[in-house]
Amino acid sequence: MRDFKQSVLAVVAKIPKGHVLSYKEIAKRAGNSGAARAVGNIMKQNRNPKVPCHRVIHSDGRIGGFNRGKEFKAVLLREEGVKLSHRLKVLRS
DNA sequence: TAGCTGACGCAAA
DNA sequence: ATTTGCGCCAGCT
Repeated sequence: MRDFKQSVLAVVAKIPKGHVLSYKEIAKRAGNSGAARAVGNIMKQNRNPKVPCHRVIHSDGRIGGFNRGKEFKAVLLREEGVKLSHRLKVLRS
């Protein structure tokens, strides 16, 4: 539970700039490969600046959602080097 | 304590 | 290629 959340936060915090991880990948790293949904929930709840939740996207490479508005997230990613050409599958490692 | 929600993912139509 | 439906898990109320 909380441990999982902690792991997720840690993993997300470890995401290097210019990289994006899918919720599923994060869940996998956190210890629960099938908790992608839960991860999303956690992110939504998360408010920690240390956790670049904007680097978390769908496994499809699309942007998921964001507390602050997906637009902001998209811009952020673009600024970091992740080119979201509208519907581009970036998903890097 | 139990139930609802959801920033997901994948399969099928 | 898209759209629709179902499944799954943890967190929150």
